Amino acid sequence: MSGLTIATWNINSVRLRAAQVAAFAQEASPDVICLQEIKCQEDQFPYKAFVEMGYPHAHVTGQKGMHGVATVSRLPIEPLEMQPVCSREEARAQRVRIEGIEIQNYYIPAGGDEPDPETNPRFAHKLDFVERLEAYVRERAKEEADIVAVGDFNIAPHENDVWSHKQLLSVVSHTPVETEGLERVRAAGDFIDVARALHPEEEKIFTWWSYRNRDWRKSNRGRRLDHIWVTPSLRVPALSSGRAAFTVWDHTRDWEKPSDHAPVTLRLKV
Amino acid sequence: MSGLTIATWNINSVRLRAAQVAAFAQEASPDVICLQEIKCQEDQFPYKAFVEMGYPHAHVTGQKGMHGVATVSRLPIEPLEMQPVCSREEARAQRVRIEGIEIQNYYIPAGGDEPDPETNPRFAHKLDFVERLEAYVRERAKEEADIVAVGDFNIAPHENDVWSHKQLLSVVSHTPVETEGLERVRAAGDFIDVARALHPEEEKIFTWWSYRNRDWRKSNRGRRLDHIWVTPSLRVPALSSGRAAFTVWDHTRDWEKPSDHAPVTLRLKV
DNA sequence: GGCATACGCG
DNA sequence: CGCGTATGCC
Repeated sequence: MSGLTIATWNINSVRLRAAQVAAFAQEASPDVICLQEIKCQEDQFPYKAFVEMGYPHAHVTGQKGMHGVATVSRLPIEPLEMQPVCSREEARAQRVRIEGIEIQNYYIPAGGDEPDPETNPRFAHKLDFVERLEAYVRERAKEEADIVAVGDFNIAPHENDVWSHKQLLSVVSHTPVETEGLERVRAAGDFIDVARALHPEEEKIFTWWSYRNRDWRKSNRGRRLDHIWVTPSLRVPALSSGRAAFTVWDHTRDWEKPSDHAPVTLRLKV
Repeated sequence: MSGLTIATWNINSVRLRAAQVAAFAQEASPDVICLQEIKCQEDQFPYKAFVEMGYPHAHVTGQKGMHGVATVSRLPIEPLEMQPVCSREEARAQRVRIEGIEIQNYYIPAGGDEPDPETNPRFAHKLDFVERLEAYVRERAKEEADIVAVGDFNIAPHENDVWSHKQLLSVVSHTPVETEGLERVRAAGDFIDVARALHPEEEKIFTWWSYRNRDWRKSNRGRRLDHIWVTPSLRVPALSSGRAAFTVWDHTRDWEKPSDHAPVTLRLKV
């Protein structure tokens, strides 16, 4: 086969937006879709809708009402055990193997409002999650597996991953303690941040725009919270076809009742 | 002019269904629409939508979240004082004058589950409302005004106003204490029940179907809860054109996210 | 701003 | 079943 396209999308309720996933799948034609914030239990997942749109294989890690991740695929999925990266019992991480490639799907905690782990337990939880993830990634790096790690990381690591670096330095998602923590995770696995490997640091790239900005495109106060990382072993398949390999499908943000996140895709040449 | 068409519709949230009212108005072309269960305060009423669909005149009696009645009109409205028919401070009744005809718009309490005023305060409130309405109607009858009284009365008075007379005799909306009370109201004003003046007692007529029956038309477990009454002075304008004067627009129940009530119209020849 | 939850009500 | 209400979370 000529390629494998992997999408990641924080869908903010998969039951409400299965039809939007179908519309996106129709145009982007991903082989694998990693979803975050499915906001349902396994038995509430709209499997039928995914079968109908061409994704008969699914691995769903859900819980009641909040969080939840799922990976759906055209090709058979081998579900893999996930280490307890999350200290709370929350459905935030899963991994599968498809066509010999390991795909890790993460929904890192948002972290609440105040960027102070002493006063804000959610921020403490976020930092803890990132630290555990670093340890996990470091341990796994010994295997030298082909890994694509994707998801809503809820951290915008670089200056041009937010609409205003200065104004967001003390805003959760872009504080130094978060961006440095995420960089340690990346370095622990020697991961390539595909978006930044293909686009210069000076170029603004966003994948999320708050619901609270009513003209999201005009004000463009976005952040790059959704990421696709690959292990060095996948450098050539991921990067050799150039910028066309990586796409943020931001027009979905104009749809009726959209998710606040846009889907992101990587075309792997394999 | 050749006629005045008056509609009544329990809309079950006017903010959610302003577009459905527009679609109904387009086909039924009523001059006046009396709404019940608007479920909003006056300042939340979608006046603009009604102006755009040709009803620039409105009299809104609302409250937060529940109940609420409104009358909208193509022709100028003269709001009239409403006596305190409701012992609680609930937005359940209003009256207006349009083209010299008084229009009374009622939302009689539903009455809860148990048809026992001793144990169920909502049923007691319903009976109290009906009793007060009887007194009001009797008092007003002396004036011999031209009155059209409409609304969701939450009572199905006759055997063929419910899908099963026997099975509903002890179900709130069709118990003898309710149907007899409503009959006393009607008699107090010498009102003509237009639906039954035009259709024989043997014919089933329904205006409401529970949301809980998923195939409402097939099971057809309806009730006639919505009524149009006229004073004897309006007998000829109301009845002389025959059955075409009165319509239950039950196809609205097939629309997406419908109200559980269908709109009902009376064409007055004036 | 929008999506879950649970509740009261019809 | 499907409206409102409220609260939590992102």
